Amino acid sequence: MTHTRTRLERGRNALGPALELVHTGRAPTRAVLTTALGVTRATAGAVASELQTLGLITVDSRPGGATGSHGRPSHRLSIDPGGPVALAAQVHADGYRAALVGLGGQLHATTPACTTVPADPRQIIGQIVAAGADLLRASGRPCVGAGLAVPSAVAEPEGTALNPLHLAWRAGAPVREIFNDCLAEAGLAVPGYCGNDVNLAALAEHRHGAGRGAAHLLCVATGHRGVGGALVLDGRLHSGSAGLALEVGHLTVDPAGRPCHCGSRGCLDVETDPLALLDAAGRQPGPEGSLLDQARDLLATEYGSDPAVRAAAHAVTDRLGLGLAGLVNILNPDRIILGGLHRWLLAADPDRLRGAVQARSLWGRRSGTVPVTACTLDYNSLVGAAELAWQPVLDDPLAALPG
Amino acid sequence: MTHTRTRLERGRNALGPALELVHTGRAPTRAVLTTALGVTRATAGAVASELQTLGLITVDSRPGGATGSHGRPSHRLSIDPGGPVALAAQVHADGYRAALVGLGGQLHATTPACTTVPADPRQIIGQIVAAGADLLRASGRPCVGAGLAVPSAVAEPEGTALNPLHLAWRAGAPVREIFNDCLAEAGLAVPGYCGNDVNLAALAEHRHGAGRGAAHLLCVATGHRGVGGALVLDGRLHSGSAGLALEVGHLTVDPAGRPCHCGSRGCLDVETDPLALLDAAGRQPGPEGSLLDQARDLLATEYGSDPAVRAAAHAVTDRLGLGLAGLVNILNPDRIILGGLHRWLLAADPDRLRGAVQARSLWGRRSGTVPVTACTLDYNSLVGAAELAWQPVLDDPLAALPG
DNA sequence: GCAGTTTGTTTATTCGAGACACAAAGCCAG
DNA sequence: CTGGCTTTGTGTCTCGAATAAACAAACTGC
Repeated sequence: MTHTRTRLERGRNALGPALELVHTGRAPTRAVLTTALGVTRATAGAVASELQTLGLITVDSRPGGATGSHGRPSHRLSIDPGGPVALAAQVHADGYRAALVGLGGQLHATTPACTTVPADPRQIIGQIVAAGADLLRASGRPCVGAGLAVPSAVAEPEGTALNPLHLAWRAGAPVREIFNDCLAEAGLAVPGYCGNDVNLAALAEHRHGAGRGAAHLLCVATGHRGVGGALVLDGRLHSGSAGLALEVGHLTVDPAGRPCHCGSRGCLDVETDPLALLDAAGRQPGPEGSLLDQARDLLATEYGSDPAVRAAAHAVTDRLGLGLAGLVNILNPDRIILGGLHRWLLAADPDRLRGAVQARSLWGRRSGTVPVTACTLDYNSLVGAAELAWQPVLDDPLAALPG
Repeated sequence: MTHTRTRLERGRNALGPALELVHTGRAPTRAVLTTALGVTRATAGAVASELQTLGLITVDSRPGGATGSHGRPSHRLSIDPGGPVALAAQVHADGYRAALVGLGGQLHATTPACTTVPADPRQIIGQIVAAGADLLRASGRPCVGAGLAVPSAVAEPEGTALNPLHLAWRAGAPVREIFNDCLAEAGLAVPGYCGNDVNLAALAEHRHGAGRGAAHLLCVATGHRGVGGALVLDGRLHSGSAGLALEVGHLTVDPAGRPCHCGSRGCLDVETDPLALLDAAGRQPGPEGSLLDQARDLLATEYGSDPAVRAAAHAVTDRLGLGLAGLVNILNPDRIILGGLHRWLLAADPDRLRGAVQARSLWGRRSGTVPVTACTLDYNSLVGAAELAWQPVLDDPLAALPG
């Protein structure tokens, strides 16, 4: 009895890492997959064909065209454009949105942004899931799971939203449980995961955006109010022992600053969010648009012309730099990505912000400076929510998919 | 030709994890090794006998005596008391010491503490290594490697000491290179590793002391001056992208506090170290003993009797609590261990410090409090330095040992 | 057209671990 | 003290993921 093994039974253990490489765009061909995985060509070939039969990737049979180098041209590995998707959802202070996200972080379909926000979490999450279920039905694709991004710390392992301040939800709302209930009610038999929006944005940026390749990625962003942080260590979200890490909003950045609800004063939260910029520039928040949009517009239109706006931006930038330097001293990241208002402050005066970070971090001068850049991904929280749903597939494709 | 495999060729991949379990005292018998590794009894047995032939552990042939439970009694796995050792060394502000440390963090021999500190790093490290080589010769044991703990941040991958302030070394001294040179000159053909003393203390406490079982262990300690921090994540030291993480000394804990050399004021460094306590109590540092010893003695003898000392301790304790709360908000550890003066402040008034941490950390009340305890290991930096040397053996015993 | 280079596939082999049967060594009930 | 019951330890067969090595394919450049 000979042991002729079919191709499908080989390379099982390398399947997850291989899919992750394709997913993050680091394995365009079988040849680089071979070196990236550190396996033989035989194994890489088996893995690729297995992923193909699972319907996750495609292999160009046409040779790759002008390779520019010697040797047999390699066939291109791409994400199967007709493959399964993850259902991604996001709630924020003034609206929500659902989308379908394929491997590689590609948005396949999104609902229009909705701007009504019911106060009851079960109601709003039910609406999002219903909208997502419509998208799924319309697409006709299989769904691997669902992820939800919320503007709150999410405690693990309970899956509860601890500070959904701007949603008028009660603190401690069991969002993951609610999300899964709603998925079940909508007839979607897929697991649902929840996470903090900034955490998920950082994860998405690490895999598909400005954070690619960073081993210790720090992400700091404002929403409409307050400041959130996230850390991605070696490709995995670091959210502490209970999901509550990177609560960076209460670092002191101005000892004589505004009082903060935490009991201290001059916290990053109240000194560098959109309201802080408007306030420093002597503007009252208007009724039109979110605070973030108002602050962004102020920077875009009057930073060059109004000295008061310029001075306010500089003051807020300096405080942000001080806060980032404090985080650098504690976390020693190799890259920092900014989102929300902070990315516009960086754009307004990159040298000032980078200089402030470098000057106030202990090893800023001695040991090279940390790159500080803006996030680059549209809908990064949505894409990050999808990453949560994709994660089991990335960890073990055979176990996670029915095939 | 039959394929009868000898025992030694099986269980190779589980060898490292198994040794780590025995090393950290979590695998007293083959039976628990089986469940802890998640392998079959056959594999666990093969692994144990392999570790035995490597000379790392011993297996009691006598049955285990009164087991208290049903079934065949299991044989005891212990660390071979005659096995190899690691050479551990520590330099601090007023002295140095060398020791031999076996698996399990057991000190087999130490040199007496030396209190002369040459200003030249090459000279002092040479003296330590020479002393260690004497210990090794006297013991007649094989040596797996050498580790050195220094009171400075150690930049990776260069292995340079960035702020050896209290040693009068120049900043950026290439300590790992010097250490390895000295090892070679002493005829010790083993690799040398260097690390920050608080980092190494945290590692040792995690594996053999008060940090056992913690998944996210935060360690904060004073030496004679300043404050150091360390984080052990899932059993591995987290020292950031360049070894410079957990530089916690410049968190602001008193906006109106003492000026600090970093340019700010009221930093943890200058507000909670031994000098800060002496100062707050209105005492001048005396000529006898280190600052740490003086501050400790002050607490031990006059905390109960002198209201000024008590008030000073409370003030410093409150600031420490504020600093720890800041770290809790960023790192969300599941345990905090204190060393140096901080452990004596904790001992003086545990409730006050724990209450301060809880009150000022964002999720302190809502999501359970973080346990704050004192370190429990003597010579934890030395033991931690040895852990560095043992690490390759723990990762892959067969590759790291000549056998 | 041929040498050289890189990519992909086929076949046989290696080797770590699991399944299973069995043996050993204790407790306990009668 | 003898025979169940339970748990621990060992030997044998088998499985399966990956490697090695040989071969085939497809391109560049002379």
